[in-house]
Amino acid sequence: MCYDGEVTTTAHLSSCPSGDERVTLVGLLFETNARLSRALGAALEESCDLPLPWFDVLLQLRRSPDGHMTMSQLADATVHSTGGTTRLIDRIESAGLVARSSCPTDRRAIHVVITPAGNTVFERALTAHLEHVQVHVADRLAASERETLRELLAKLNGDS
Amino acid sequence: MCYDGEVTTTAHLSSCPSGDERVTLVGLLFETNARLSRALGAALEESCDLPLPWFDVLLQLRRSPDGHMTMSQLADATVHSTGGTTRLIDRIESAGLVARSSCPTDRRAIHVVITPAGNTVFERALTAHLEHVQVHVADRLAASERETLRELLAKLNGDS
DNA sequence: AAGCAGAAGATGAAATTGCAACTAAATGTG
DNA sequence: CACATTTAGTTGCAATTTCATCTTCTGCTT
Repeated sequence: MCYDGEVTTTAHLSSCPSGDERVTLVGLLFETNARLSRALGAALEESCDLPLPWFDVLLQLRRSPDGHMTMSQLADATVHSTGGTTRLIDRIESAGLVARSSCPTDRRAIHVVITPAGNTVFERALTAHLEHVQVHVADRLAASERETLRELLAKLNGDS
Repeated sequence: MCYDGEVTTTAHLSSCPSGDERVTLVGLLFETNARLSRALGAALEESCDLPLPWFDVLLQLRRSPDGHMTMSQLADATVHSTGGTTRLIDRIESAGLVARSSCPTDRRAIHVVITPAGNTVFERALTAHLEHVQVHVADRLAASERETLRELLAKLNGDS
């Protein structure tokens, strides 16, 4: 087919399954995500000493209208397993940035809330993160492009 | 500001830093990537018993014009640390899908190549992966949308 | 009201990954 | 040519995450 070593150009990729347009798109998405999360994570860690997954948890909680989320909601929102979320919240709680409180209507559930210390850290981190995002994203993509990207990603993200 | 618990609607997010359009875009990218790589990884693992990171390595090697890549090139292409790449290639090599061979022009470098067994596995995996990608990506995004997404991600991915 | 399927969260064990430190080899500089 | 610097790759160690399993609790069904 097109797998032989004697082919030395890259032109064949367009007609070869491994160069399939859809496969390369997925690869590009993965690569872009990996590079961006590395850059933003390292920047946030250096500027605020806050791991990106911690920031993500604080962000989700801040965005929650009630100011609290259950472990399951957090696991879904951050795309972690429930076991992973337990450990992650353990660490953030040990650092004093969030607290677990019992849910009044369901004794199985835990309400995770931000502490005052968590709010302080989050606000500083958000300011820093915004600058990093400006450099790595907004300086590369115009507002209309960002809007388009948002729409496309939202379509990809729809459940089923 | 806008951080008080008494706000119960989500309308304030648009005027609040945590709801900043750029921050939510990055969050959406991370979330989409996480969900997609989970879905595709689980599907590939189930159908071909091949971890997604292994598939990525085989794909990179197959795309390489020379049929081989050094550890460093592989580390960069797959966005892993060099240490992580050493371990990853160790595992794939133990499974017999790739092999290390010495580089004739640089005695420090290692050429990683696909074995015949690796090619067999890769071809089956690629067929399966293509089907999964069709379901999770191509059925959700038209060809022109995929092209747009590709361009936007490429801009985001540019180095600096 | 008794029982049961399913959900919420925690935990033990294992796998993966990154960081820092290290060896070996190539390159550049005096 | 000798020496310093940089690059390629590996390894010890630690941190993070997942999977499977377990306990507790809820809500439904009969």
